[in-house]
Amino acid sequence: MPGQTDDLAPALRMAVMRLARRLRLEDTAAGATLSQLSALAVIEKFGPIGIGDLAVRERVQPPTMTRMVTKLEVLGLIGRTGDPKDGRIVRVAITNAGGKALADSRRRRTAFLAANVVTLSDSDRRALIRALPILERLADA
Amino acid sequence: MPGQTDDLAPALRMAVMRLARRLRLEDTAAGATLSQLSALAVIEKFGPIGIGDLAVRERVQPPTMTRMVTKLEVLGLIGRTGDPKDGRIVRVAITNAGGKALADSRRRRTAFLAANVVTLSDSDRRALIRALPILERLADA
DNA sequence: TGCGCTAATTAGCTGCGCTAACTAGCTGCG
DNA sequence: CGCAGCTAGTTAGCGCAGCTAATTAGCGCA
Repeated sequence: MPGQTDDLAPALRMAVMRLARRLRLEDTAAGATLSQLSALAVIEKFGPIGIGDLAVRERVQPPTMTRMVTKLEVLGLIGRTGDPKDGRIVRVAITNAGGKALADSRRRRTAFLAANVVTLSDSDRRALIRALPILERLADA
Repeated sequence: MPGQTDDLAPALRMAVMRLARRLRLEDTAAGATLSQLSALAVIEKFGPIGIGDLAVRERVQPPTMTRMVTKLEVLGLIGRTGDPKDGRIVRVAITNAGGKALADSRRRRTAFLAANVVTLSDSDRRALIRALPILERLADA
């Protein structure tokens, strides 16, 4: 069916945008926003990391990441440390409070999706599991 | 595999957020933004429609929609008309220029996704086609 | 008539993208 | 050695898109 395939890209775009917006709405209650927590997750995963590298991983420009990092630091979720070898580099690392906040928020923010995911049929769930890595690949393309 | 299922919600959330951000980036070049064009698409589909209904369909608060509509009107993509029966209601309808802009932008903005979609295997594409209505259902849940 | 409801708007806040321009620090070459 | 040029991060300032609270305009009914 060429029609379905041709329509896939625009339909996928619409669906993803709408779902992302919906997920954003379900956020409120956390002390940090989704974008901040997304960055925090990267910081947790990739240890002490420079602002530039972090910006690349989050596909964001450096000034945007500087601002996010500043907010996360004010919230006490991360710490800034200088690089002993290269004074230009600022490395950020997650704090204990940050790890806790991340775990909490993951649980909380996943609730909406999870609540709806459980209502799906096994077949639907399998379809999502199958599609997930493809979505990730598209996001990284 | 309970593990996969348990991880589905958070993983899906991350993937959708990242892909949405990516799509937003691919937008620049249009005269209107993705959100505006999303609203424009709804206006095209549901004919003359009130601001409130439009806001509900786009899952946005009325003031947000008022602002978007104002921008779309300034761009000449839609027209505001009053309801002859009820003076409170403002109906918006797409203009010829709006339809053209929508078609153009659909083509253009779909290009990024399409370019990557064509690199997928048939199997992957089928998986996305299968997952699409599920994503839409989750977005509307 | 006037009260209450509804639709839309205005005003003002926040978050998060961006670019341009600047500072600080490194590096390498003449 | 010393300066030129590059790199990392930040600052400044813009726009879009969410939101809530409060206001304006119009409807409808007792």
